[in-house]
Amino acid sequence: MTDVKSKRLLGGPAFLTADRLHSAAIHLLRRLRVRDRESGVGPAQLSALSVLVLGGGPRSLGELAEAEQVRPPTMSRIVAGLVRAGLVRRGKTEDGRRVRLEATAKGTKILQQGRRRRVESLAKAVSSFSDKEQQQLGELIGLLQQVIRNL
Amino acid sequence: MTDVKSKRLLGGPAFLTADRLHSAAIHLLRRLRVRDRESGVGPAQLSALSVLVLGGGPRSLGELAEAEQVRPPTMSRIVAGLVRAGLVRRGKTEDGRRVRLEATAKGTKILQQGRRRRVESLAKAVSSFSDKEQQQLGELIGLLQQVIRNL
DNA sequence: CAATTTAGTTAGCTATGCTAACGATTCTGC
DNA sequence: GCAGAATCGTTAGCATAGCTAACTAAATTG
Repeated sequence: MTDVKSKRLLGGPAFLTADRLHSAAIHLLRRLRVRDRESGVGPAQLSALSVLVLGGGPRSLGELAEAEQVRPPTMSRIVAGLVRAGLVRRGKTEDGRRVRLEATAKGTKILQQGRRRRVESLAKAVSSFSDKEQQQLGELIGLLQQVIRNL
Repeated sequence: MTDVKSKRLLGGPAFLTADRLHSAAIHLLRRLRVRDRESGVGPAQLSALSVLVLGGGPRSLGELAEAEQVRPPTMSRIVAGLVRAGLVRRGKTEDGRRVRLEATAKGTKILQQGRRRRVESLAKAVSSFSDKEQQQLGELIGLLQQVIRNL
């Protein structure tokens, strides 16, 4: 029943839209990535830190690994780097196996500065749009977020 | 400490829009990235290969490095991996310093398969939308492409 | 209380980013 | 035409970031 539909996906409008979206996302981030180097913190560390700072409080290592779609050993090393740099603090939990990871004041500051730098370039590009276009863009980002939830 | 007046960008609507967009792009690609592992080719190699296959023909190493926003030594090694895997061929040019990099038939095939896999997941998510929403999404991508050109 | 399950770490491999330093080739000034 | 400068790419060496396999420590279960 869905055979026809799934075959038609390949060259159909949804596929073309997806391809354009995919390409746009790649090019967008490739441009912004450059500004991250100014922070002196690697991309994976910065991304993990952002979960701790913006994602609503402390997490365990496993939760962090899942949020970042990375295996536990990888996250273990990323966190080790963050702790060494004084950006994250380890704490104990009731469950002796788990660790409680929390951003330090320094970590929070560094992340927000980096995030500001990144988004600044993008905001400049966006602010050259008319108010109407900006509003439209805002509404359509909601749509994008919906797409992502469906992934 | 902060002169808010000089840059109204900071807390303004354009900044918030940019932040949401930034976040959405990150999450979108993080999900799609998973499917790239099936190709057995690393992300940087895959991305460089895509320039050769989709970007309109052969390039020099320096051009490829610039397209990928990477330093020449990095691209040199990425290309070495692609050549070793039989996905890219080196050729000579009139200028004896430059190399001519071209995707092989195998490289073209692998890239297109990978791209299809990537975009397929996204297309499925998109195709669950109504026609109207899909049209809106198309408009968003147009705006997005404009933003990227302004970066 | 022994066996299993779960959380995190360690070890070791590959890939990807950088800078510095080096050849090889081409271009330039005289 | 040839010496010096500029350009292109590579090599070497370092750090980060991804993986699997194998390990330790703690909690849960039977």
